[in-house]
Amino acid sequence: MEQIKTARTPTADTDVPTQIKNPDLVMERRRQIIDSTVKLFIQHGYHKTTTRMIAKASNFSIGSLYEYVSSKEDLLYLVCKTIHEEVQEAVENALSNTDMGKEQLAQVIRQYFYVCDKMGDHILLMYQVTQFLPEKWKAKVLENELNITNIFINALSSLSGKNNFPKLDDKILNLVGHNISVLGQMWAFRRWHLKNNFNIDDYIKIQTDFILGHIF
Amino acid sequence: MEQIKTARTPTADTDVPTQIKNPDLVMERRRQIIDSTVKLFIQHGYHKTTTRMIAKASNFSIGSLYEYVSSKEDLLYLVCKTIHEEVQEAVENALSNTDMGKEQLAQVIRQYFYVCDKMGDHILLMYQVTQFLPEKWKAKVLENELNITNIFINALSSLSGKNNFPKLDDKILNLVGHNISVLGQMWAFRRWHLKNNFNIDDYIKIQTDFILGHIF
DNA sequence: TTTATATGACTGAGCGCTCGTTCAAGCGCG
DNA sequence: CGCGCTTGAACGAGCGCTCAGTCATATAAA
Repeated sequence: MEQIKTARTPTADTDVPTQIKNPDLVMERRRQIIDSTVKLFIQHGYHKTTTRMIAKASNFSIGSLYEYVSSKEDLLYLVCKTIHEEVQEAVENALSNTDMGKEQLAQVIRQYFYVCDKMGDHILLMYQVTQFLPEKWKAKVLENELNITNIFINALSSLSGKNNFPKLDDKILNLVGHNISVLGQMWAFRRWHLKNNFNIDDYIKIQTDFILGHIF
Repeated sequence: MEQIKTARTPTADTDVPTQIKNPDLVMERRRQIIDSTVKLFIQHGYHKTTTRMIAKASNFSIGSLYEYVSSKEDLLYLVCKTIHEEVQEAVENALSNTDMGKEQLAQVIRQYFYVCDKMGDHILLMYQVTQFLPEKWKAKVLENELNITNIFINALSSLSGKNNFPKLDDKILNLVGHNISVLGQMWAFRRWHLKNNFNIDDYIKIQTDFILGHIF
C-alpha cells in the first residue's frame, strides 16, 4: 500500500494578509500574538477573549494588532495551525527510519499520547474552537488533522502483511489510524474523569494493549 | 464486581426556576422551547442563536420566553440534559434481561452506535457547547455523560470472568467502557471524513471487532 | 553635519451595532 | 377587581473593527 502524502505547510503564513511590509517583523510579532492568544483562549475561550485583551497581553494597541492580522477569525486560524504544527512535528520525530515493527508502532503511540498529555489544553481548545472558523479555514484545519492521522495509518500499513503480522484491509487500517488519533485526544477531553483513575503511563499501557490486541 | 449506579434524573426540571405557576404548562411550553432551540443551536451554534430567534421559533415573545426560563445558559442546560436523556434511554432499551454474553455486548454496541448515527448532530452539539455551561450545570452534564459510559462498563463487568471470558481488572473495564463511548461519538465528530469512507454498518462491524478483539 | 522629507509601525478614542435581559402595560378569565 | 400569563419597546453593556493622527527612524538633499 502506498504512503499517503502529508502535505507540509510552509512556515510563512502567506494565507493570512498583513499591512506590515517587513516579513521578518511579521513573523516575530505574530509569534508573540499567537502565544498570548493561545493562553487567553485556553483560559477564557474564544468568545470571552476580546481583541483588546489580546492586544494588551501581546503588548500592542488594538490598532497595531489589526496591522498584523486582519480579523479575529484569521487569528483563530493561525492559532489552530500552530497547534497542529506542534503536534505533527512531535509525532514525526517519533518515527525512526528503521523498519516499522510492533515495538516501533507502540513507540509512536506512546510518543503521541505523551504529546496529548502535554498539550491537553491545546487539544481541548481545538475541539472547542474549530466550529468558529470560516469555511475556508475550517477545511484547512481538518486537512491538518487528517495529516496527523495519516501518520498513524502509514505506520500501520507499513507493517501490514510484513513479518508475522496479518495483511489487513485498507479500510481497517484507516479506521484504526483514526482510533489511535481519537484515543489520544480522549485523554485530553475526558480528563475530568480519566485523571482521577489513571496516570498517563497506565493509560498508555492499557490503550496500547487495546489497540494492538485486535490486530495481532 | 458490583454495578455502578446510574443516577436517574427526575423528569421535572425543578433545578431551573420559572415564573409560571402551573407546572403542567411549564412542562409543555419547555418542550416546545427546547425542541426549537436544539434545532437552532445545531444550525447556527450557541452564540449565533439569539434569544429572539428562539422566541420566534417557539412562537413566543421574548418576554414570555423569560417567564419559562431564567437565562440563555439555563436553556442551554435543559438542552444538554434532554439530549443525554434521549441517548441514555435508547441505550438502556438495548439491555436485555438475559445474561450478558459476547453477542449481547455486541448488540448493545450496535444499538449505541446507531444512536450516535441518528443523533450525530446532537452529539456534535454537546461537544461544542458544554464549555459554555456555568460550572454548576457543567458538573451535572458530565455526570450524565458518565452515566451513559457506566452502562457499558457495567455490561462489560457482568461478563468479565464468566463463561470463557477472561477476568479483567476493573481499571481495564473502566477504560474500555470509555473507549466504546468515545468511538461511538467519533462517528459523529469525524463524520467529515468517515462518511466518505464508511457507512454506519461497515463502521459498526470494524469497530466491534476492534473492541472485542482485545479482550477475548 | 545639518536639515528636510518620506516611510511605516504604532496608537486609542470612538463608531455602529448586537444581544441578553427587564418591566410597565395589556389581556382574559373567575 | 385580582390573578396568571403575555407582550415588545427600551435599556445599556459590550463587542469587533476603523482611521486620523503621532512619532521614531531611514533616506536624501543642502
